[in-house]
Amino acid sequence: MRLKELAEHLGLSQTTVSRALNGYPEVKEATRLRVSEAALELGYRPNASALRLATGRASAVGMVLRGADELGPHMSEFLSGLGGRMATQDIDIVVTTVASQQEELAAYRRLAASQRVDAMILHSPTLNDERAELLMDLKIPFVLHGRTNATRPVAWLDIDNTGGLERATSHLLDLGHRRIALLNGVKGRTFAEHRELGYMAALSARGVAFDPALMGNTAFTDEVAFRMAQSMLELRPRPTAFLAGSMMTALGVFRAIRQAGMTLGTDVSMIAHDDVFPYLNADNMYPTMSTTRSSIRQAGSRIAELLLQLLGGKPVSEIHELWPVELVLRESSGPAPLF
Amino acid sequence: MRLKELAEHLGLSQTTVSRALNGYPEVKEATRLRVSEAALELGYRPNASALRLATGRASAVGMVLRGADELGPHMSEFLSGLGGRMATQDIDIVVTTVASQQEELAAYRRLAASQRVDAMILHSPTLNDERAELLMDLKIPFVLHGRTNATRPVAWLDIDNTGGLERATSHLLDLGHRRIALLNGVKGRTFAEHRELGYMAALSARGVAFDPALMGNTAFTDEVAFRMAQSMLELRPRPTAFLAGSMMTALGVFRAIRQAGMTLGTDVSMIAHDDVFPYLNADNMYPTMSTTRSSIRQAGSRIAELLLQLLGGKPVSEIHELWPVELVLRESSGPAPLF
DNA sequence: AAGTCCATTCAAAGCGATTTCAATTTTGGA
DNA sequence: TCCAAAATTGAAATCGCTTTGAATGGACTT
Repeated sequence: MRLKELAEHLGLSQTTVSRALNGYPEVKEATRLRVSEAALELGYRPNASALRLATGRASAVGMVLRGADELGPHMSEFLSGLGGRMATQDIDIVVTTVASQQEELAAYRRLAASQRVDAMILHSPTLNDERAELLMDLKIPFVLHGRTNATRPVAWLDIDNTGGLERATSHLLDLGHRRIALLNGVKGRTFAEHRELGYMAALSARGVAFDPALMGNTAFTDEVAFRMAQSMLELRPRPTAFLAGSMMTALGVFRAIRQAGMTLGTDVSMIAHDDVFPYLNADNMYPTMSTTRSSIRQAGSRIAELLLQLLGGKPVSEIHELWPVELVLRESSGPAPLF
Repeated sequence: MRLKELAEHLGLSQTTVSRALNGYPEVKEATRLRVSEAALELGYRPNASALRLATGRASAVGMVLRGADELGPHMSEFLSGLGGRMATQDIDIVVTTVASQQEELAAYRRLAASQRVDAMILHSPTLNDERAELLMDLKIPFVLHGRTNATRPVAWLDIDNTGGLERATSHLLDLGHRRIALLNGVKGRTFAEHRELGYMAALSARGVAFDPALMGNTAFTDEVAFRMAQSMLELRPRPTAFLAGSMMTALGVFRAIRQAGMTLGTDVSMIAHDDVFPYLNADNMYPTMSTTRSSIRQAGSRIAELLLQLLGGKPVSEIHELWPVELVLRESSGPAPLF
């Protein structure tokens, strides 16, 4: 069903039908009613490509996902938050997957040059993110999930990683822990650097020396976390607490602790960062897991909102949101062992 | 940079430039070279909307993701497999997220009516999938990840869930287990029904009676798996082995076993289905996990291929692939306890 | 009854590509 | 050297929508 056919069917011009459907004021109410009823009945919907060409808007936002290991389970959570909001505006989400950094930059150029999307979402930035600079050069609007030190203003939403880790670390220090291991994300990523800052700040506030052997920078998989925790537990004196960068990491650490014959929550403590996955609940772990918590799905949903504001003309410099990180104490974090 | 500008810049007509770039044979080789060099240099790429309107192809495939719990971590794996292949053909992946079944059907209608995508990917089908029927009614091509009993032929790729579970169950029976619990997916989903078939077949082949108390049909989250396994372990006689529907499920069962003071691999055995997540490795669990294994990422990649074939005109009735499921034995499955 | 104003409606011009059909230039053979 | 055929290029139509600018018709004023 084309606009033309619908117009003919109604004995009206395409102009009037188009206006009626798009809510223009200069169309008689009776006509509008007649038109929208016919459209509904005949199942008419404007052809997306034609509409996009005519309006110059792509009605789509893009997201580039990097190779699997980076992708992880976070993305589907984020996506479902994002998608819910976008759907209401009939805006598509176009996802592109790439294997390398090289490919990723090329993907942005491609998307920009072909005007396939109106805006993009950038995630997992580094401190000086090349992709952000590129997008600014290409003049394609974007919202950053995270933060970066850019030369120009950037729209972003981030969680307070520094604050979260400072509180978590301080809490462990309060419990008497002095050797606290940090299983952090890959070096260079802003969130990892921010977490490190919070960790360091808490340590130095109590005058506890930083031991580089207690810090790891790896991807958030259970496997590498397992190995890293295992080797850290062989240190003497061994760490009495772990700060795990993600729930996957926490699972790995958990296994290492158990394999070492120790008990989580008494022999060793752990606080993990929880992005809130519906299928992996800190409250239902055994023992229940203390976490620094922030819903990545909510972030997705909110970023959709910010994106719409950005497209609506709100200045980039006014789009900044820093979300607090909750510290939720459960059974996995307890007092440091006495000896 | 528009085609028009590029043409003017070159002193050629749009026609010739378009042809040169699209590899038509009737353009002089020297001209083609000149054109493609200029295009590269000036960074010209056809406007996606215009191209789509002109060709009538959307150059996009759609995927509808249902609310979070169904979504899970599987999707990002699948997507990255899919995306890798699609990118090479400059085909976009448009993802839509919906909260309910109702919304989902509406989403398909919307996508179809607005001709936003050339084809769709359908996943997690039920035995008689309403969505598949709808897509056929709408005459929009699709590849099904899984199987369904449709009235008309459907293009699909599925794994041999029945065979996989039959082998896993038989193996546990060989080890002397007689009370084998099955933590299966939601009732009605084809894969869950197929797994049940395999389980039943193996039991009845050995003359072992089926006990409905040992079967659960739930979503694959660690939480519900934990609860279910916990209550099953309170039965007398208790199950001596578990078949877990996913790695998330396995984690929950694992916790329940440990909480009950038992040891996995000796007191209780488990074989889990592994969709192969890079961040959750059966080989690195402790004890290592026996699995029925099939890479969901590879499935995504292959489905992209099938989709391209479908769009290329290959008949639906020739697009069927049933992948075998590997049984990988590790430490979590051992002989049944003697008493 | 004539002239103004609104309220409606419509014809036609884009949007930026592809593609049909026609025009022009080359090439090759007589 | 000339002409038909082949090779190459171009003008214009088309895809399905939005939007500008013009046209129509009735209500209202005077």
